[in-house]
Amino acid sequence: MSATALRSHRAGELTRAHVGRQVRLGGWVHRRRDLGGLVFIDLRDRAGLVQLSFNPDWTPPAVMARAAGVGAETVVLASGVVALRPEASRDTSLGSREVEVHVTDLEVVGPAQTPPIPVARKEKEELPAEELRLKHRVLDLRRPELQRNLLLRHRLLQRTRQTLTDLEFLEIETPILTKPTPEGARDYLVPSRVHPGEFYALPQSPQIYKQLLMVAGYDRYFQIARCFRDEDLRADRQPEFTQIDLEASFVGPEDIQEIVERVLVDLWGEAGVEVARPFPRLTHREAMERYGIDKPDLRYGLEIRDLTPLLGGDAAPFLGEARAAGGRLRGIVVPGGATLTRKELDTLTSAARDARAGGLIWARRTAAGWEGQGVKAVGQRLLDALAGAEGDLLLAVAGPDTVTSPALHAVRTALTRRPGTAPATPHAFAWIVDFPLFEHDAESGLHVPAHHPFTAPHPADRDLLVGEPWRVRALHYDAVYNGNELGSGSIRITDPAVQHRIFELLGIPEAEIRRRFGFLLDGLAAGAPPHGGFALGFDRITMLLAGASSLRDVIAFPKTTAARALFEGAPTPVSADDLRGLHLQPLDD
RNA sequence: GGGGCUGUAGCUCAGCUUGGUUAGAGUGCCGCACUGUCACUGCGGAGGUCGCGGGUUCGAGCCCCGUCAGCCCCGCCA
Repeated sequence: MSATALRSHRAGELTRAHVGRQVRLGGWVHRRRDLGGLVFIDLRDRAGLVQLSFNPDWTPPAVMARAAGVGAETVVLASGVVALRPEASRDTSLGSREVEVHVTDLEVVGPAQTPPIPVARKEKEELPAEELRLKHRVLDLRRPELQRNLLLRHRLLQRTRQTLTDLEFLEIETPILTKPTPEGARDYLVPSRVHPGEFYALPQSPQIYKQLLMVAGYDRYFQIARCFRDEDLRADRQPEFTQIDLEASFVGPEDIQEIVERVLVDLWGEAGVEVARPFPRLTHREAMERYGIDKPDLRYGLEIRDLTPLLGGDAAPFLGEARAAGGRLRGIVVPGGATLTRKELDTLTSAARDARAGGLIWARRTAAGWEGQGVKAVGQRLLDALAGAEGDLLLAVAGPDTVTSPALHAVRTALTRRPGTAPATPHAFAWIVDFPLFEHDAESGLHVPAHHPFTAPHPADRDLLVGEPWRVRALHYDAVYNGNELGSGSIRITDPAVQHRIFELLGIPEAEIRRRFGFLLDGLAAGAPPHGGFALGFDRITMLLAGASSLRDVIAFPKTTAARALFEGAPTPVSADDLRGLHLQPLDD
């Protein structure tokens, strides 16, 4: 398959089986070693490296001279015979392979300037600054590590298509030029030339389109969808990103969860990791209670306990006050944690403080009993009531759940990151279900949708919608892996009246409901099947499976944290003429 | 919008704490030598607006202010 008009094989695919064969290779000069009378070149292509051997015994003088002159990253065509390496230099510990090519002809077809950043790195040589890697992206993309990542990405894409196709999903494309329908994040806007003053928006997700495809009767849809959000970036957030987007009709939450599990199991399988189905399920309330976060890392135990019922009269007064104000005392018992040093405890304390806790209470159980600053704080009675063993460490935080949950999650995370802490299992998937439908927005005092406004309320809670909307659970579910949110989904509202009611609850005026969501409401009124779906963050999944620490390492041409493209140089100013053509004019500052 | 870290040779870094002669190392690059290397080796050489602007000082890579860029985090991201 790799044979073309210009080459017979890829460099990296030659093995012992090719010995004696006449081959023609095309590739990049990875490294050159010139011994005077002999020259060796490591030739690199997508498949890997092979050594080209130039020796007067088989290489004409003119070719010898040419080989001695080629610089790094030059593209050459080399002809010769595959040979076993001399016994002494075969298969050394440095990973040299068994075969090399005895070159009889060498042609430079792509001369290269000396690369500003190295492609071939020495062992343990630091990577160039990320700014330079992004600026000289073609060179960086030549690195075997990035080639591996993008190869894996390709395989994951194909596997996704295969799995969903096998499950009778149809791949249907939705528009990139869409209608601005704010879903929370800021839209990228595209001015219309033919309609002065009007704009398209790039999709934050194909959400409404895929719902309309269900109304249109396509039953099962998926798309590897490019999405756009004009928000500030992080290591795991890019302004344009890819999600595996799917939707199905006549389904309940379990149907979608089973489908998504199949996709995830296959993707992890593609990366060589076996995963068991079904994934454990945890309600949102349980997750918050036991782990303090809605995306718990279940590779570790260290669950949070409510210590409030154990509090005795000998506890410090501030705990009574916290309790009177509606707060609780919650904590984690760390088996064997009594050996933590004072410095480590300080680190945990600052983790809790950074999460806005007043402090961290701690006590360790030694042969002599409990000791530490926490003894006085929580009181001897609580410690007696706490079923503990020698070597235990108690870490606790007091206050309202909005303080103790994030603080204890931070403490738990810090505990798991200590060197030498082994996870109970390397791959922990889970479903978090029964999310609340609304979230309280502290700033406005209003209720805002916890996810998006198309999520169906839990049938059992429907009566609460009018009086106590904040108590309503949603048919919403998240897929979580090792403390990472892989994606989320829900059963959607299909009754246009209910959907309308939700918009009203969110305080959207009638005229705006019509203007922004009229096409959705009309669609639902055309006869909507019950439906629901899911979206998986594909870049993040690839990053996790590639073992990369940044999304930028699994995207061919990523943006910087300031949303710039350093390689091609975007965004860029445009001429006044171009702006006029789009009926735009710059503001004078 | 806010906070932190970084910016010195093509690349990776040292020098900054305590301002003072000509800013160093490794690697890459150039030249010479070298017939089994694989991070080839040996010898020689070139290579610097210390991110940019301003200030303090007799004197600034080093101190101060501002600014730009990259990265990390908070806000934000249904």
